Amino acid sequence: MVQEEIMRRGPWTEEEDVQLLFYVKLFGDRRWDFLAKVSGLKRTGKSCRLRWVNYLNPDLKHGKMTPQEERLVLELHSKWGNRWSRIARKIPGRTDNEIKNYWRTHMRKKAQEQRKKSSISPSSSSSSSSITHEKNERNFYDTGGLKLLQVEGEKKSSDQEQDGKSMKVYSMDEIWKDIELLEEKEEKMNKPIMGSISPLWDYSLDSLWKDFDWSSFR
DNA sequence: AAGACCTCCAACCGCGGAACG
DNA sequence: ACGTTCCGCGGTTGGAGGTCT
Repeated sequence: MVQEEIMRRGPWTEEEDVQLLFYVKLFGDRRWDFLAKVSGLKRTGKSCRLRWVNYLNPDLKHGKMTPQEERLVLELHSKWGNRWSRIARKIPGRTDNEIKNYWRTHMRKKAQEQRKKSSISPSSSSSSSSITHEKNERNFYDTGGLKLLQVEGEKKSSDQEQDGKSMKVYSMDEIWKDIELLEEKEEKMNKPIMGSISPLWDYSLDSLWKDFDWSSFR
């Protein structure tokens, strides 16, 4: 199409954010191509959706992952593999992108640690561990493939077997309890749920949140 | 102090599937 | 039934900021 050559890319400006928020409020968070057009933003619908889903959506937490969330990510990843959106749905306020990023850096660290360990104690590299060589870093990161096949369809028994083998730390119940407790605590302390967020929110957008009637969505 | 290296995260890309006409 | 459009997902990239040497 003719428009493509003038489409903006790269980081979003404050003005664009405000504009997008306004039009999402107006038309809802669907029909992104339409939204992109009517808003006058020189962005693709895809880009608008991404910005909304990963940053502007008021339901998002923007702070660091809590230890409870980290544990939950580990737990769910051991179940489902790289099904980020699925995992994200179980962790309120977190996006698939965020979890994916977290996992990537987290597992890279682990892979490095493992590599160090294995180079210190070269115990005839017990074949199945896919961690020892540089090339295998991806394999380590990209876990879950096999498990995923097994788990597809929510087979509880095999899940538990797998978890027990690999990294069983906390039961899901414990994790959920932890999260609930934490949230309760936060509420009591009157801490904002959206912990540390960009200064951008402090002014222009802040007033938008207040003025917007989010309940009108859906 | 400054350059190299690392970490984190926002954003993009390509693809597959669902929805629609 | 089929082609087109839209949406959502997973993988990847690039840059900013922090840390190390």
